[in-house]
Amino acid sequence: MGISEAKEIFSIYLKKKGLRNTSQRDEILHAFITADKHITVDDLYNVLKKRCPDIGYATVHRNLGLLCESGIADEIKIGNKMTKYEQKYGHKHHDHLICLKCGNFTEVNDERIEKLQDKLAEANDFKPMRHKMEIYGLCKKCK
Amino acid sequence: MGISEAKEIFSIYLKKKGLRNTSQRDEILHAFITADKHITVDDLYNVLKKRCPDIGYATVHRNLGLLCESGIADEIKIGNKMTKYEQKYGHKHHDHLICLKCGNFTEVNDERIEKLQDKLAEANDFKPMRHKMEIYGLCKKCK
DNA sequence: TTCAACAATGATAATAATAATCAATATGCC
DNA sequence: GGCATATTGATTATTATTATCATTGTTGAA
Repeated sequence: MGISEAKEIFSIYLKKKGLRNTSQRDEILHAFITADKHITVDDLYNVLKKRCPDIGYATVHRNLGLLCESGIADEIKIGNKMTKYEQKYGHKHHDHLICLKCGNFTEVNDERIEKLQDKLAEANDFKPMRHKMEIYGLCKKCK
Repeated sequence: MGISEAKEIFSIYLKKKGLRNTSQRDEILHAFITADKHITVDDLYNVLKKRCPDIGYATVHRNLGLLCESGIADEIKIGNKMTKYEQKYGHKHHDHLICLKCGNFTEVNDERIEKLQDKLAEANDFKPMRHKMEIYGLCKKCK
Protein backbone atom coordinates (compact mmCIF):
# COMPACT_ATOMS: atom_id res chain seq x y z
CA MET A 1 0.00 0.00 0.00
CA GLY A 2 1.25 3.45 -0.82
CA ILE A 3 1.70 6.21 1.67
CA SER A 4 -1.27 8.15 0.37
CA GLU A 5 -3.55 5.18 0.82
CA ALA A 6 -2.30 4.61 4.34
CA LYS A 7 -2.80 8.27 5.13
CA GLU A 8 -6.35 8.11 3.93
CA ILE A 9 -7.15 5.01 5.98
CA PHE A 10 -5.66 6.59 9.07
CA SER A 11 -7.40 9.89 8.45
CA ILE A 12 -10.77 8.19 8.13
CA TYR A 13 -10.08 6.20 11.27
CA LEU A 14 -9.20 9.33 13.24
CA LYS A 15 -12.29 11.16 12.09
CA LYS A 16 -14.53 8.28 13.01
CA LYS A 17 -13.06 8.24 16.50
CA GLY A 18 -13.25 12.00 16.95
CA LEU A 19 -9.48 12.27 17.01
CA ARG A 20 -7.39 14.94 15.35
CA ASN A 21 -4.73 15.17 12.68
CA THR A 22 -1.41 16.41 13.93
CA SER A 23 1.94 16.92 12.30
CA GLN A 24 3.40 14.28 14.61
CA ARG A 25 0.86 11.73 13.43
CA ASP A 26 1.76 12.51 9.85
CA GLU A 27 5.43 12.05 10.56
CA ILE A 28 4.91 8.85 12.51
CA LEU A 29 2.77 7.30 9.81
CA HIS A 30 5.20 8.37 7.11
CA ALA A 31 8.20 7.04 8.99
CA PHE A 32 6.42 3.80 9.75
CA ILE A 33 5.40 3.11 6.16
CA THR A 34 8.78 3.97 4.69
CA ALA A 35 10.73 2.07 7.34
CA ASP A 36 11.57 -1.60 7.42
CA LYS A 37 8.61 -3.88 7.40
CA HIS A 38 9.22 -4.87 11.02
CA ILE A 39 10.28 -2.22 13.47
CA THR A 40 10.43 -1.67 17.21
CA VAL A 41 9.18 1.40 19.04
CA ASP A 42 12.76 2.38 19.83
CA ASP A 43 13.90 2.14 16.26
CA LEU A 44 10.97 4.11 14.95
CA TYR A 45 11.54 6.73 17.61
CA ASN A 46 15.19 7.07 16.61
CA VAL A 47 14.32 7.43 12.95
CA LEU A 48 11.76 10.08 13.77
CA LYS A 49 14.15 12.02 15.98
CA LYS A 50 16.17 12.98 12.91
CA ARG A 51 13.28 14.77 11.26
CA CYS A 52 11.46 15.85 14.40
CA PRO A 53 13.97 16.37 17.19
CA ASP A 54 11.22 17.44 19.56
CA ILE A 55 9.02 14.40 19.21
CA GLY A 56 8.44 12.47 22.42
CA TYR A 57 8.79 8.77 22.98
CA ALA A 58 5.33 8.60 24.50
CA THR A 59 3.84 10.10 21.38
CA VAL A 60 5.44 7.51 19.15
CA HIS A 61 4.36 4.74 21.48
CA ARG A 62 0.80 6.01 21.75
CA ASN A 63 0.40 6.43 18.03
CA LEU A 64 1.76 3.04 17.13
CA GLY A 65 -1.15 1.81 19.20
CA LEU A 66 -3.52 3.85 17.07
CA LEU A 67 -1.94 2.53 13.90
CA CYS A 68 -2.70 -0.96 15.14
CA GLU A 69 -6.27 -0.09 15.98
CA SER A 70 -6.78 1.46 12.59
CA GLY A 71 -5.55 -1.69 10.94
CA ILE A 72 -2.40 -0.24 9.38
CA ALA A 73 -0.01 -1.94 11.77
CA ASP A 74 0.16 -5.22 13.57
CA GLU A 75 1.89 -5.99 16.81
CA ILE A 76 4.09 -9.09 16.89
CA LYS A 77 5.73 -10.32 20.03
CA ILE A 78 8.94 -12.16 19.41
CA GLY A 79 9.89 -14.32 22.34
CA ASN A 80 9.37 -12.63 25.63
CA LYS A 81 11.16 -9.34 25.40
CA MET A 82 10.85 -7.89 21.95
CA THR A 83 7.80 -6.28 20.44
CA LYS A 84 7.85 -5.32 16.80
CA TYR A 85 5.31 -3.54 14.70
CA GLU A 86 4.64 -4.78 11.24
CA GLN A 87 3.09 -3.07 8.24
CA LYS A 88 -0.16 -4.78 7.65
CA TYR A 89 -1.84 -3.38 4.58
CA GLY A 90 -0.38 -4.26 1.26
CA HIS A 91 1.07 -7.35 2.84
CA LYS A 92 -1.00 -10.49 2.87
CA HIS A 93 -1.72 -12.13 6.17
CA HIS A 94 0.96 -14.57 7.14
CA ASP A 95 2.35 -16.51 10.05
CA HIS A 96 5.85 -16.84 11.38
CA LEU A 97 8.57 -19.43 11.71
CA ILE A 98 10.70 -18.18 14.58
CA CYS A 99 14.19 -19.50 15.19
CA LEU A 100 14.87 -20.14 18.86
CA LYS A 101 18.59 -19.79 18.36
CA CYS A 102 19.19 -16.72 16.22
CA GLY A 103 15.80 -15.03 16.65
CA ASN A 104 15.20 -14.51 12.97
CA PHE A 105 11.78 -15.16 11.61
CA THR A 106 10.37 -16.09 8.25
CA GLU A 107 6.93 -15.29 6.99
CA VAL A 108 4.84 -18.15 5.75
CA ASN A 109 1.33 -18.75 4.61
CA ASP A 110 -0.77 -21.77 3.96
CA GLU A 111 -4.22 -21.29 2.60
CA ARG A 112 -5.31 -24.75 3.72
CA ILE A 113 -4.39 -23.99 7.32
CA GLU A 114 -6.29 -20.72 7.17
CA LYS A 115 -9.39 -22.50 5.98
CA LEU A 116 -9.12 -25.18 8.64
CA GLN A 117 -8.73 -22.52 11.30
CA ASP A 118 -11.97 -20.90 10.25
CA LYS A 119 -13.72 -24.25 10.28
CA LEU A 120 -12.32 -25.05 13.69
CA ALA A 121 -13.65 -21.79 15.09
CA GLU A 122 -17.00 -22.30 13.46
CA ALA A 123 -17.28 -25.78 14.90
CA ASN A 124 -16.87 -24.25 18.34
CA ASP A 125 -19.49 -21.59 17.78
CA PHE A 126 -16.76 -18.98 17.84
CA LYS A 127 -16.52 -15.95 15.58
CA PRO A 128 -12.89 -15.61 14.51
CA MET A 129 -11.55 -12.14 13.94
CA ARG A 130 -7.82 -12.59 13.74
CA HIS A 131 -5.30 -15.19 14.66
CA LYS A 132 -1.71 -15.75 15.39
CA MET A 133 0.29 -18.78 14.54
CA GLU A 134 3.93 -19.09 15.38
CA ILE A 135 6.10 -22.11 14.88
CA TYR A 136 9.24 -22.14 16.99
CA GLY A 137 12.25 -24.19 16.18
CA LEU A 138 15.56 -24.01 14.34
CA CYS A 139 16.07 -22.27 11.03
CA LYS A 140 18.09 -23.54 8.11
CA LYS A 141 21.31 -21.98 9.39
CA CYS A 142 20.93 -23.04 12.99
CA LYS A 143 19.63 -26.56 12.77
CA MET B 1 -0.28 -37.25 34.73
CA GLY B 2 -0.12 -38.05 38.40
CA ILE B 3 1.93 -36.15 40.91
CA SER B 4 4.47 -38.92 41.28
CA GLU B 5 5.11 -39.02 37.57
CA ALA B 6 5.54 -35.26 37.47
CA LYS B 7 7.91 -35.43 40.39
CA GLU B 8 10.02 -37.99 38.62
CA ILE B 9 10.20 -35.98 35.41
CA PHE B 10 11.18 -32.90 37.34
CA SER B 11 13.69 -34.77 39.43
CA ILE B 12 15.39 -36.19 36.37
CA TYR B 13 15.44 -32.78 34.77
CA LEU B 14 17.06 -31.23 37.83
CA LYS B 15 19.70 -33.89 38.04
CA LYS B 16 20.56 -33.54 34.38
CA LYS B 17 21.03 -29.81 34.84
CA GLY B 18 23.05 -30.15 38.02
CA LEU B 19 20.30 -28.52 40.06
CA ARG B 20 19.13 -29.57 43.50
CA ASN B 21 15.99 -30.83 45.10
CA THR B 22 14.54 -28.52 47.69
CA SER B 23 11.44 -28.57 49.81
CA GLN B 24 10.23 -25.46 48.05
CA ARG B 25 10.49 -27.14 44.69
CA ASP B 26 8.47 -30.04 46.01
CA GLU B 27 5.80 -27.74 47.30
CA ILE B 28 5.69 -25.66 44.13
CA LEU B 29 5.38 -28.70 41.91
CA HIS B 30 2.73 -30.20 44.15
CA ALA B 31 0.73 -27.00 44.29
CA PHE B 32 1.02 -26.52 40.55
CA ILE B 33 -0.16 -29.99 39.66
CA THR B 34 -3.08 -29.98 42.07
CA ALA B 35 -4.17 -26.45 41.19
CA ASP B 36 -6.38 -25.34 38.34
CA LYS B 37 -5.12 -26.26 34.94
CA HIS B 38 -4.35 -22.62 34.16
CA ILE B 39 -2.85 -20.47 36.85
CA THR B 40 -0.97 -17.20 37.21
CA VAL B 41 2.20 -16.71 39.24
CA ASP B 42 0.27 -14.61 41.73
CA ASP B 43 -2.40 -17.23 42.24
CA LEU B 44 0.09 -20.01 42.69
CA TYR B 45 2.06 -17.89 45.12
CA ASN B 46 -1.05 -17.22 47.18
CA VAL B 47 -1.94 -20.90 47.29
CA LEU B 48 1.57 -21.78 48.40
CA LYS B 49 1.63 -19.12 51.11
CA LYS B 50 -0.92 -21.12 53.06
CA ARG B 51 1.28 -24.17 53.35
CA CYS B 52 4.63 -22.39 53.27
CA PRO B 53 4.25 -18.92 54.76
CA ASP B 54 7.94 -18.22 54.27
CA ILE B 55 8.13 -18.94 50.58
CA GLY B 56 9.22 -16.03 48.42
CA TYR B 57 7.61 -14.73 45.30
CA ALA B 58 10.90 -14.87 43.45
CA THR B 59 11.22 -18.54 44.23
CA VAL B 60 7.81 -19.34 42.83
CA HIS B 61 8.50 -17.27 39.77
CA ARG B 62 11.91 -18.81 39.19
CA ASN B 63 10.65 -22.34 39.56
CA LEU B 64 7.70 -21.92 37.27
CA GLY B 65 10.35 -21.13 34.71
CA LEU B 66 12.07 -24.40 35.49
CA LEU B 67 8.79 -26.28 35.25
CA CYS B 68 8.42 -24.89 31.76
CA GLU B 69 11.92 -25.86 30.78
CA SER B 70 11.42 -29.35 32.10
CA GLY B 71 8.31 -29.70 29.99
CA ILE B 72 5.83 -29.96 32.83
CA ALA B 73 4.36 -26.52 32.34
CA ASP B 74 3.63 -24.25 29.43
CA GLU B 75 3.47 -20.51 29.42
CA ILE B 76 0.49 -18.90 27.73
CA LYS B 77 0.18 -15.19 27.27
CA ILE B 78 -3.39 -14.02 27.22
CA GLY B 79 -3.71 -10.61 25.63
CA ASN B 80 -1.01 -8.24 26.69
CA LYS B 81 -0.97 -8.27 30.44
CA MET B 82 -1.76 -11.70 31.72
CA THR B 83 0.54 -14.68 31.77
CA LYS B 84 -0.78 -18.05 32.81
CA TYR B 85 0.96 -21.33 33.29
CA GLU B 86 -0.68 -24.44 32.07
CA GLN B 87 -0.17 -28.06 33.01
CA LYS B 88 1.30 -29.70 29.99
CA TYR B 89 1.80 -33.37 30.58
CA GLY B 90 -1.24 -35.51 30.69
CA HIS B 91 -2.98 -32.98 28.52
CA LYS B 92 -2.69 -33.31 24.81
CA HIS B 93 -1.27 -30.41 22.88
CA HIS B 94 -3.94 -27.95 21.91
CA ASP B 95 -4.50 -24.43 20.70
CA HIS B 96 -6.73 -21.69 21.99
CA LEU B 97 -9.79 -19.78 20.94
CA ILE B 98 -9.60 -16.55 22.91
CA CYS B 99 -12.58 -14.27 23.34
CA LEU B 100 -11.66 -10.62 22.91
CA LYS B 101 -14.64 -9.53 24.97
CA CYS B 102 -14.78 -11.73 28.06
CA GLY B 103 -11.22 -13.10 27.95
CA ASN B 104 -12.26 -16.70 28.31
CA PHE B 105 -10.50 -19.26 26.22
CA THR B 106 -11.37 -22.65 24.86
CA GLU B 107 -8.96 -25.40 24.03
CA VAL B 108 -9.14 -26.88 20.59
CA ASN B 109 -7.20 -29.29 18.49
CA ASP B 110 -7.17 -30.23 14.87
CA GLU B 111 -4.89 -32.98 13.73
CA ARG B 112 -5.02 -31.84 10.13
CA ILE B 113 -3.74 -28.39 11.08
CA GLU B 114 -0.93 -29.92 13.10
CA LYS B 115 0.17 -31.98 10.12
CA LEU B 116 0.04 -29.02 7.78
CA GLN B 117 2.11 -26.99 10.19
CA ASP B 118 4.82 -29.60 10.16
CA LYS B 119 4.76 -29.73 6.39
CA LEU B 120 4.92 -25.96 6.19
CA ALA B 121 7.99 -25.89 8.39
CA GLU B 122 9.62 -28.67 6.45
CA ALA B 123 9.00 -26.89 3.17
CA ASN B 124 10.94 -23.95 4.58
CA ASP B 125 13.84 -26.04 5.73
CA PHE B 126 12.89 -25.31 9.30
CA LYS B 127 12.96 -27.75 12.20
CA PRO B 128 9.79 -27.20 14.23
CA MET B 129 9.98 -27.75 17.96
CA ARG B 130 6.77 -26.28 19.27
CA HIS B 131 4.15 -23.91 18.10
CA LYS B 132 1.47 -21.63 19.27
CA MET B 133 -1.79 -20.95 17.56
CA GLU B 134 -4.34 -18.58 18.94
CA ILE B 135 -7.55 -17.54 17.29
CA TYR B 136 -9.01 -14.33 18.62
CA GLY B 137 -12.63 -13.41 18.22
CA LEU B 138 -15.95 -13.62 20.00
CA CYS B 139 -17.14 -16.63 21.92
CA LYS B 140 -20.59 -18.13 21.86
CA LYS B 141 -21.84 -15.90 24.66
CA CYS B 142 -20.32 -12.69 23.39
CA LYS B 143 -20.92 -12.81 19.68
C1' DT C 1 29.25 -38.60 59.16
C1' DT C 2 31.53 -34.57 58.13
C1' DC C 3 33.04 -31.22 55.06
C1' DA C 4 33.58 -28.20 51.44
C1' DA C 5 31.69 -26.55 47.19
C1' DC C 6 28.15 -24.33 45.46
C1' DA C 7 23.08 -24.06 44.26
C1' DA C 8 18.77 -22.11 46.27
C1' DT C 9 16.25 -19.11 48.89
C1' DG C 10 14.02 -14.83 50.10
C1' DA C 11 14.27 -9.99 50.54
C1' DT C 12 15.08 -6.37 47.93
C1' DA C 13 16.63 -3.55 44.20
C1' DA C 14 17.14 -3.07 39.23
C1' DT C 15 15.18 -3.22 34.53
C1' DA C 16 12.31 -2.37 31.12
C1' DA C 17 8.00 -1.85 28.71
C1' DT C 18 3.85 0.26 28.82
C1' DA C 19 0.42 3.31 30.83
C1' DA C 20 -1.07 7.43 33.39
C1' DT C 21 -0.64 12.37 34.64
C1' DC C 22 -0.74 17.06 33.58
C1' DA C 23 0.40 21.75 32.17
C1' DA C 24 1.12 23.84 27.80
C1' DT C 25 -0.14 23.77 23.07
C1' DA C 26 -2.49 22.71 18.71
C1' DT C 27 -6.61 21.45 16.16
C1' DG C 28 -11.06 21.71 14.23
C1' DC C 29 -15.68 23.11 14.31
C1' DC C 30 -18.81 27.05 15.00
C1' DG D 1 -11.26 34.35 15.24
C1' DG D 2 -12.54 31.90 19.36
C1' DC D 3 -13.78 28.12 22.19
C1' DA D 4 -13.88 23.32 23.57
C1' DT D 5 -11.03 19.79 23.88
C1' DA D 6 -7.67 16.40 21.95
C1' DT D 7 -2.58 16.07 21.74
C1' DT D 8 1.90 16.60 23.00
C1' DG D 9 6.09 15.83 25.63
C1' DA D 10 8.19 15.44 30.01
C1' DT D 11 7.74 13.01 33.74
C1' DT D 12 6.09 9.76 37.00
C1' DA D 13 3.64 5.45 38.00
C1' DT D 14 2.82 0.75 37.34
C1' DT D 15 3.74 -3.84 36.42
C1' DA D 16 6.09 -8.05 35.28
C1' DT D 17 10.24 -10.06 35.17
C1' DT D 18 15.15 -10.37 36.26
C1' DA D 19 19.35 -9.59 38.96
C1' DT D 20 21.79 -9.16 43.37
C1' DC D 21 23.51 -10.96 47.46
C1' DA D 22 24.01 -12.53 52.17
C1' DT D 23 22.40 -16.54 54.33
C1' DT D 24 20.92 -21.21 54.31
C1' DG D 25 20.47 -25.87 52.46
C1' DT D 26 21.91 -29.70 49.55
C1' DT D 27 24.96 -32.90 47.55
C1' DG D 28 28.80 -35.71 46.54
C1' DA D 29 33.17 -37.14 48.11
C1' DA D 30 36.47 -38.16 51.62
